[in-house]
Amino acid sequence: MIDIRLLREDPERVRVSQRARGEDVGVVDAVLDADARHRSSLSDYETLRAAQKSFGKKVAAAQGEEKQALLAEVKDTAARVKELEAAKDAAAEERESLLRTIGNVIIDGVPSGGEDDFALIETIGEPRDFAAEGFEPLDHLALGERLGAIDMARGAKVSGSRFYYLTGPGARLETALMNLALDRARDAGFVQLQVPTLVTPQTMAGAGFLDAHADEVYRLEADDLYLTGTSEVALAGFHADEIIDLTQGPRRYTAMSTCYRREAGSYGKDTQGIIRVHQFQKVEMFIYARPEDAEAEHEALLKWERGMLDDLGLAYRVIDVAAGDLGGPAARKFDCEAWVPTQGRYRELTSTSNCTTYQARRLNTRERGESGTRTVATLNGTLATTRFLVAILETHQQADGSVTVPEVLRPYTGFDAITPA
RNA sequence: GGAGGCGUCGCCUAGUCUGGUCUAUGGCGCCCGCCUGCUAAGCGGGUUUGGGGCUACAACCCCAUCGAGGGUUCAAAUCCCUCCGCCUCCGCCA
Repeated sequence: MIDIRLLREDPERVRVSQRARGEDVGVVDAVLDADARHRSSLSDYETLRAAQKSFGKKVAAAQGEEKQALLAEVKDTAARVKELEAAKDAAAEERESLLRTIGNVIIDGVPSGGEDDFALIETIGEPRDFAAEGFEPLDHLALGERLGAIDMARGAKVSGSRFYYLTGPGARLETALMNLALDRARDAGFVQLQVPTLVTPQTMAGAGFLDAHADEVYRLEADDLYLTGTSEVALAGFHADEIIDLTQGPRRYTAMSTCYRREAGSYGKDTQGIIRVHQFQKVEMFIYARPEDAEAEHEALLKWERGMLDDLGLAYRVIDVAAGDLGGPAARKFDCEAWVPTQGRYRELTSTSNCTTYQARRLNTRERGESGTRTVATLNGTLATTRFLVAILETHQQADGSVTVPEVLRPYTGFDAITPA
């Protein structure tokens, strides 16, 4: 949720942001209008309520006949107060629901437009030239099956489409990747958490996953809980309704969790292999920072993500995601997309978002400053996910059908290469 | 699953039975000041959070806030209902 004060003081900035996102601009004036009505009704209510309260003291002090007279006099104020309160609450609710539809105000420099309007920041590494090496690369699924690393058929048997087993070296490789990521996060000062992956509707909504992503989410009807699609949800909820101390610097947390996504509306897309699946593992970084430090922290998150991709020997590019593709909470988002040889294109492996104060405002996470409290900024980023295996397997495959394990992973896998069984 | 107990402004705590100067008590901690060669002790003051008014974003005034939400009442921390959380015991299952 954006700050109503920003909207009052500088509505044009919000309009510019809405326009860049391709969202409704008129809602800005609708909020301003609702806000004015809310404040007016609030004032009416408070005035009468104050009168009622002071009258109540007179009643308390009075006795006998005098008391009865006073009671008769205020009889109807109670009803009137209730009416004004209801009107005030209705106005507040209208203002809130309108305000909630507004996405975070984008940061200067974020490109306008939709999915294809991203700005390319940098391309790193050269896609491997298999033609020059004289062999046709196999896709990650073919490789995975030949190497006894991925078993889609049994995944489908047990759980349906878009489920899979990682087997033997495949499972080992994923664990190695996660452990590498967790070690790096620790070295960078992140505190590791093991987090709930089932959360309440309040937490889910607070983190911003019940708006645009609502049908992407698994819901457990019987318990009114949601399965999280990322540990970002639990990490964002960790300090909900708290006032935290950021005077010693940002708070950095990391968590590995299983992530669940319905992938509704993606029929026919990426049906092969483990690119797009209902369940996967992810190591996520999450930062609580002072608003003025947020952009620097965002750069740092991107740097850590790039460090992983660099050391895994992947060719990738970094993009500045366009406004219309940010989702509600993010004010800016950088994606790292790795080259997938058999697809001949870059696919998203990591994503880091600067949510400024948008997410924290909903979750009510504040810090104590010199003049009272204020909402903190939150940021998140991917350090590793199961999808990395796609790029790793394809990029590091050899003519003989084996896959060379990147050096940084070897201490974790315990083997240097995966060879056909 | 069953029975019971508890939730008060950082922490502890009074108040709840018997609704009304509760404008929520006291202690600890913390902050400011006095005193002091320095520290401690002592003394005085301050110390929930959110919102609104007025404004210099001060001071001040007002509203809400006693786990959350409803209700009763002229009036609710206090009475009633629902929900949430924690604790104890019993049962069941790891």
